[in-house]
Amino acid sequence: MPPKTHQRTRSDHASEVAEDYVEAIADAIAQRGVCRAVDLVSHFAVTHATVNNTVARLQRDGLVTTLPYQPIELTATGKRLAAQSRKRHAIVQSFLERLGVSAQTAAIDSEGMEHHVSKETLNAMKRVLEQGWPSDGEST
Amino acid sequence: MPPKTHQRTRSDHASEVAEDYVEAIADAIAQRGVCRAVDLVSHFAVTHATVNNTVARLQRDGLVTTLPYQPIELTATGKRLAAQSRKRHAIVQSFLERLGVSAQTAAIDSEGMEHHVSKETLNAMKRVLEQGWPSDGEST
DNA sequence: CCAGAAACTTAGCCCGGGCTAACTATTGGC
DNA sequence: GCCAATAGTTAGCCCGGGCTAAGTTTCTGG
Ligand SMILES: [Mn+2]
Ligand SMILES: [Mn+2]
Ligand SMILES: [Mn+2]
Ligand SMILES: [Mn+2]
Repeated sequence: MPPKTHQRTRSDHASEVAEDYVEAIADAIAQRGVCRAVDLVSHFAVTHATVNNTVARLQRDGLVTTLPYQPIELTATGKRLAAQSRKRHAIVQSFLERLGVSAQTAAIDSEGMEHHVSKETLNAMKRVLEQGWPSDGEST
Repeated sequence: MPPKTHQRTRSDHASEVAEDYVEAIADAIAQRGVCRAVDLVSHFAVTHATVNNTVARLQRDGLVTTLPYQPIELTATGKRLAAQSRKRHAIVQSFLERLGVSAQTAAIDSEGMEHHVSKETLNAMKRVLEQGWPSDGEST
């Protein structure tokens, strides 16, 4: 029972940074029209050098395109991943708020949790948001 | 709003392996009386070399004690962390099941999610397990 | 009792994702 | 139009957490 479990967690982590980056890049483009490295530096609270390395990996993996001193753009694949990640993130975050957790905490916790939420769990959360809590003997 | 958020996720990850290891070590001791490296190898689906490295880090950090070819033992600190981690894990896993997620999926997803669940969120989950869903009345 | 199996160790490698420091390019305010 | 501030790049470092391969120790059952 345990082995597969931990393998899944490790593989979730392998795609985590990519998911958060494309999401942030898409948001920056939506809000400011363009995404510059400096936007990611402040969003993730890492250094310029780190952003550079990471963006290079994303480019290697076909998620973004960028040229020296130019804004960062998303490939079609990158856009798809961004849209998907944003949706999942929003559901997890809203779900936590629905649970009664403060918006602040929901924002923080969902940032990590989102990457470990399977389709099945995501659907369960979506169901709650759309149809309320699972029936479980109401009272009061 | 974003910066702190991602810093928290990164710090969660920094303690994740330690938490999972002490939990697994405590379980092995509870079940087999003793924890050998080979137990961790199969539990985490990693190689013996990896377990060795990791256990050395845990020892460096004061969570376990071990001598060559001897079983792995938990320090007082390690035992405390194990107990705490096991409790948190159980709550997250049970919560997912309560949500209607299959036991299989709950086991997998909770393994990653647990490390990102704050006190506040954990309390919200515990409340559901003990007192049912937040009253929100409306439905159907 | 002892040989082979199982468990463990060690060395050396890899990649991701952080960092600092030093440099270069772009840009915009004067 | 220039120059300082801002943005971006590059080199070189670190650690965590994986791996393989090769050797060593311990245990066990025949
Ligand atoms: Mn996200
Ligand atoms: Mn995230
Ligand atoms: Mn875990
Ligand atoms: Mn995680």
